[in-house]
Amino acid sequence: MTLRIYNTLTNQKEEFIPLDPGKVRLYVCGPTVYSHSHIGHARSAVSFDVIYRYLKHLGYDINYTRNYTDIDDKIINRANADGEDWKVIAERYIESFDKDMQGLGVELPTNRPRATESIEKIIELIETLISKGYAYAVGADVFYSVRKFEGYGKLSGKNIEDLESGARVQIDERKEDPLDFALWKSSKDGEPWWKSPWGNGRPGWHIECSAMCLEWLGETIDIHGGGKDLVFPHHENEIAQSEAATGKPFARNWIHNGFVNIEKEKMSKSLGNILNISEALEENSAESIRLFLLSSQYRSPIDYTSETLKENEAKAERFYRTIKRIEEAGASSDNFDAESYEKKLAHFKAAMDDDFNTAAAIGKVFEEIAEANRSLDKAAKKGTEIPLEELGATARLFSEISAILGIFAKSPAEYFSEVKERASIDSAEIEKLVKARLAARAAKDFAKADEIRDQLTAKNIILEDRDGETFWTVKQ
RNA sequence: GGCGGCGUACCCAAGUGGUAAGGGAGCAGUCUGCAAAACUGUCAUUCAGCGGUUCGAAUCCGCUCGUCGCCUCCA
Repeated sequence: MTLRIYNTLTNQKEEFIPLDPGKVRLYVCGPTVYSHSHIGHARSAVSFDVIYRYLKHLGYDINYTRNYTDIDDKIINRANADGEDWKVIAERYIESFDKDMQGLGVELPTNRPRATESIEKIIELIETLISKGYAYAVGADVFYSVRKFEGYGKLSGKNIEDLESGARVQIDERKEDPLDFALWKSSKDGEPWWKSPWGNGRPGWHIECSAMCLEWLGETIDIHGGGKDLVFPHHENEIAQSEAATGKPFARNWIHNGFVNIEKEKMSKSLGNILNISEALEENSAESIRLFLLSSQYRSPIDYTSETLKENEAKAERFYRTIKRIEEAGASSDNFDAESYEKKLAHFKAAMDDDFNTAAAIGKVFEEIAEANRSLDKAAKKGTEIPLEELGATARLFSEISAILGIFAKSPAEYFSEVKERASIDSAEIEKLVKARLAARAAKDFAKADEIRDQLTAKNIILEDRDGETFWTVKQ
């Protein structure tokens, strides 16, 4: 089995071969920290989190670097609007992002550099570009000369003439060509600045990623990723900057994740439908959000609706119910049939090897769920022995998969108690009613028992009687 | 205007040349005091439409229709 990845650079799936055998250098564009992160950031983060985890599972020694862009026009605008220091803004939203990531169960990347920590590298890079003739200074501003770079457009499939004619950019008189973009911006009064050979200023939007890649991962990296919208111009410009400076290929594979729509509409400020991660986490479990994000292939657009999230909560519940059953039957991942486990794992990996097809991989999980329930039903019905080692293989498989997908990692008890917490249920009160109903049932007073159940149903509580006990949970 | 993606059942969604995974919803059954859960059966002779290539196509090619994105800040 070999891993195949869809490469935006070639528009096809390719066998993944890292530059150095056994080692992977992965860079993903992180957030510009000027506001709270939204569900779109969550998709990017979760997609690459799974890619990172899966590459680790495959045994790669992986360096995953994800930056924070903590200096940018948007941050400055926000600071001006709110009358706060730009550093305070950046710091606040870095913290906010980190908290969101923790809430979503996203693992920490190997490195999390900040743009402002790489100013020296940025300046050095710009100097190289100027000396090689790819950039020019106009006063204290420096621009990149797009036409000098031969491969410009190779990532986004655009050609310079089309861009020129369709250009909606306002003409900046200082540019030699309208397509040229800023590497270094001179600072106006009250704006943050760093000393540079061209005067006081700050880096342009694209240069910081080129610099941080170079600084943390080297001249050529294996995978560069980000949201689809970054293909042009951000990543196109990164290629132009990096390859012009080093003369070497910048990234061998480009991975871009698709967008998240909200109720069939694009998230945008004008529509006012931006859904922050923290809001999504208030309404849904992290489990169902991750499951939702991973239930489609990472490149397809997905639609966030309350209904879809509910469906995914139901999926998660089905998973935990089954795991609970498996555990209660006495099976465990410590005692498993190795051959069966390998076979099951191979099915899962075949899906993941095909461009991280988490949707298909999750499909495999639910096939296993049905299989496990079937065998438990069968044993119960016929009074035959429970196939503990076979179920152990399933349990083992699930624990391996949860380490990769970052879902299904809780104990069933934890999961169900979180469901109750989120629904703000007074467990003590429910328990009391459940006990009263059990007593009524024992006394064969079914009218009373049903009356209590109706009461509980009104509170959104579902009861399941088995073996003289009653399991209860909240209706999703 | 230029470039690119997508269109699979009631909904979500895999499948990119060998005869339609999975989940949810619905309906019927088994189980149950009744339920719930679980299981079983049912649920696309067909993959937007029309042509073409092929022994064979949801998968490849062409056209049409629909839809979305990028070209400007954006995950």
